[in-house]
Amino acid sequence: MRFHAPALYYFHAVRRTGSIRAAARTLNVASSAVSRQVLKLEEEIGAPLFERTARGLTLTTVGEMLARHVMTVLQDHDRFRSDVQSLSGTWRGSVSIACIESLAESLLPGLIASHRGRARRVTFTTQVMGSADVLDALSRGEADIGIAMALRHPQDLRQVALKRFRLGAIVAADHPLARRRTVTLAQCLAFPIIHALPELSIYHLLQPLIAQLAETPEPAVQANSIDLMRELAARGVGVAIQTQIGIGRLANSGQLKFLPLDNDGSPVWSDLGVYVRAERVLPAYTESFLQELVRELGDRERQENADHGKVGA
Amino acid sequence: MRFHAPALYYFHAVRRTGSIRAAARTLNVASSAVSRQVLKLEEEIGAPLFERTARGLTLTTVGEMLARHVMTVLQDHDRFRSDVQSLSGTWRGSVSIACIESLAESLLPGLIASHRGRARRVTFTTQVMGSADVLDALSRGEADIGIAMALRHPQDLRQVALKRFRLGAIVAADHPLARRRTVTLAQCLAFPIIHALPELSIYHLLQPLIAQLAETPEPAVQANSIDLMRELAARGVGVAIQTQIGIGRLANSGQLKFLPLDNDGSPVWSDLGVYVRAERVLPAYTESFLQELVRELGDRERQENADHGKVGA
DNA sequence: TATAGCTGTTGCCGATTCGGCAGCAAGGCG
DNA sequence: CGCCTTGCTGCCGAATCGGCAACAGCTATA
Repeated sequence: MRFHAPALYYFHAVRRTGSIRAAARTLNVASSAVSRQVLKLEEEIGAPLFERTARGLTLTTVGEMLARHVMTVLQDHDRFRSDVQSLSGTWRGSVSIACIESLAESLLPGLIASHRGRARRVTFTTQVMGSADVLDALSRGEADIGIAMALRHPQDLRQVALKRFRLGAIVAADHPLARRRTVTLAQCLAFPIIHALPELSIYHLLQPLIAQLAETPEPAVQANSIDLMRELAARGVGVAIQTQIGIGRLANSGQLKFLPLDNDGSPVWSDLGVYVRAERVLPAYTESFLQELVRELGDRERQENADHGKVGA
Repeated sequence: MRFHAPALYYFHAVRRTGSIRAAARTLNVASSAVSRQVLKLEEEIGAPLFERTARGLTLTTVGEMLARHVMTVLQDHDRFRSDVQSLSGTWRGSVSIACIESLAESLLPGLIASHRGRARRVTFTTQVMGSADVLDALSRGEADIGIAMALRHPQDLRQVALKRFRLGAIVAADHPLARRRTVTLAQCLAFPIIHALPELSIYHLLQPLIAQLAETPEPAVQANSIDLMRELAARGVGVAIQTQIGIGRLANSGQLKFLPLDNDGSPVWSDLGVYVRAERVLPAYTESFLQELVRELGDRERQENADHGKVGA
């Protein structure tokens, strides 16, 4: 089923691994074979594809163009293969997801489990990383579906969906703030704050708001893990600020309380985007999961905003 | 620069020509080589790609899937090649256009001439055909840009632009109707009518309107050529109904007059769509021409509608 | 500074593949 | 029936691919 020129697969592997010998290892061929195919490609195209350093190989401008082409070819090849297989009734393939931490705890596990219940032959790979890395992973073809904060919008990606969730304070059930229905940022700052490090997108959403306040108090804890921040809040260390979708089970168990943030009467939104590489048609099984993901995200958005509506009224 | 597997090019040629021997002739190789590559592809995929008849080969369902994949690969390969060449400053390539007859006389010649004045290395291929054939040619990958009546909207095509032009009566300058500023369909039918055959999209736009009228008079001439209909009108044979954009130079020379159609006080629109194959990124030179085309069409649309506005007021 | 380890590249050679030639059987057409 | 076309298949030379081993260049570490 791999009817494309070997040079394509070899080039692709070299680009991913950054080294000819490493690529040869993953391909189970001799490094000389890989070297020769790359050289032949460069001769055919008439320009060097890599810059050779002692450490390995880096793409040139032409190399990046070829990488984009090869990615298009191989991804569409996967789609073709899945189309052929769906003719015989069997879905088989793998979906690779890159997402930010907020979704890894509550939303994705349920979705994947329910999907695998119906399509047993589809395997999943999920990687948690920062928003910027999610978009990079998609561009490099290392993931099929990406979920990230919608801050910037890279040109080579297609935004499949955009959902807004309210930011809010997360406190332990016995915290003084827990009786309130909404909180302002100033009210939160009266207590110890569990602050996100700049690696997390929430930092960039909150920073401008904090900068507007008169005083900028020292945060009690700074962390780069949503998980850790949530657990700290549950143990009464302080107030963490997150989106409700990132809380998950602990919120339902009653240990935690989510209080929508109210900034001078207006909510603070965090935009969550679902991305796919543009110039690509997804395989049927990937498209199917993607639509479930978008629908589920939309349900959560509606549900949470309805909750807050009730609370605010 | 052709670094893809030979089997892809061979399969593509077989699909286009419908025969292995014909494909071999266009490829300048032995027919046995082509036959073997096709057989190898079928073995690799595990399903027949063609149905063998005594007349030649026809695609199976799997074959059509592979054809789509190969088309994506080869078209993106062209784009890659043009991207690399644009690095060294030279634009070289060919743009293939499929359009309906209305545009072949007035709009396209000027556009192509002015574009070639700036980019001498870009060659053009234009084919005139019916609206349905335009869309088919795009789907089959036989054209890069298609211009057709926007009647239906096929799924594998992307509508780049949609412009509306008024239908109107075309009469000789000394025709009794020529003094009017607008005409109704009933007024036209008082004179001999030069009617379009069903092969032309105008037929399908006019037929429902004519059916509403009390009497359906016998047309004086029926034709499937915009050109012929226009020349007949210029010679005073009767009234032809077309879009103004299809008239071209003869209108400016004063021999012909265009009278916007007025159907019970409302204009009759004809929607002109510009199409490209979806799941495709165009080469830079194609994209450049496409944008000029869309801009020019927009200019015409604005200009003509402004004219009619003045006339109608 | 010397050594060990890594990098990509290059002869050499066997295995594989590709492609051309000629001939085969099968089906349409006059 | 003959004639034409179609796709397919042995046969064989040419081209390509890939593995082994050795080489030169660079980096990090002792």
